[in-house]
Amino acid sequence: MGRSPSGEENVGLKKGPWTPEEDQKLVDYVQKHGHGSWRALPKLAGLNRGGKSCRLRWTNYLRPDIKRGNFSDEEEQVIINLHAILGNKWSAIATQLPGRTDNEIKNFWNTHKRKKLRQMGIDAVTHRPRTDLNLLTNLPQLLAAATSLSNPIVNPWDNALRLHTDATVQLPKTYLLHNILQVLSTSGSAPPPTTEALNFLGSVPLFDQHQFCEYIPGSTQFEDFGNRHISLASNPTQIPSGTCLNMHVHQPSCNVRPITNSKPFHVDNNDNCNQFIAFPAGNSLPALISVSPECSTVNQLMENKINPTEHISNPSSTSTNLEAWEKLMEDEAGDSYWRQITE
DNA sequence: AAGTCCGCCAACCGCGCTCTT
DNA sequence: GAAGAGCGCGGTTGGCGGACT
Repeated sequence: MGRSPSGEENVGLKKGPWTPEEDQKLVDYVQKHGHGSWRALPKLAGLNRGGKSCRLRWTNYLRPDIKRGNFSDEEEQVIINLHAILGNKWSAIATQLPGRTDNEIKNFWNTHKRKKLRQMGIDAVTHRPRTDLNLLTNLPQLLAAATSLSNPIVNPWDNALRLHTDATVQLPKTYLLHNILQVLSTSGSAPPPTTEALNFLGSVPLFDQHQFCEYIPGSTQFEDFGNRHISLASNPTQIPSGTCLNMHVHQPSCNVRPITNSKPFHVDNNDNCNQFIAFPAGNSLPALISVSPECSTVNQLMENKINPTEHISNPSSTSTNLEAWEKLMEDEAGDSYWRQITE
């Protein structure tokens, strides 16, 4: 039954950094024969290493198509956007960055981007705003960071991904503003936010990273920014446009898979509760609806029935809201604007 | 100059899924 | 269908080098 056990074969194998000689042996062998079975490779290639170690060395370092050096701004932006959508799915992210490995991206994220987002007051894990008062001590840096992240994207892959990208690029700024104002409004020592600031806050939707969807009024579907239709399990009899819905979303299997062919979206009522907002279709800006944990109409409606393979139906309609938001943000992108908002 | 701290990154580890028998 | 090997993935570790004291 099964394959032969291999327990003691790992005894005495070398670990740690690879020597140039070992690298050469591995490269020579793979180029000649292909890697075949990684488990059998070390012996055949004359290496005193485990197959796992060989595979890692090859895929992360020796592969000829590996791109080395610093990440470009475009790559950085892609990582940020994809991480907002996919979470810590490093291998999935890596498939969109030719020449980059999951390990490299993971390291990059854990060092550079996590720190940067934290400085902006965004939790790097959840992409949600942090709410601690320490944020206010670094307001100038926060503003600078938020402005720098709102730079236009240079190289969008396609329209569907562009839409995602647009949305996620605006997230830090929106979160930052929310965050600042939330902290201001709940802090006894800080002055209350201005009417203008609160008005602006009221016009900003509470995005969440995995649920960029637009409710199609009168239908049983949501449409995500990749123009994929997401069907509800049963008929949502009355979900008014602009309603903020709370759904329980099982994060590891993301619904929006424009990039990789992975598992379908999975809604899990026992998992974390994520915010969700349904925009009114059309050109008007959505109003902010307060988010409450009790608002869970859709919890009962959605039960693992979302279809990830739906097609694009009307590309222009979904972009409308985003474009409106984009314009709003662009119009207000100057430093003076941010200063005014936070003063 | 020496010691300490900290960030970076290659490599390892453990888990879970897939495949084979 | 069950058992176990193979493999891939994500989290973590540890060594190295530069910055700081």
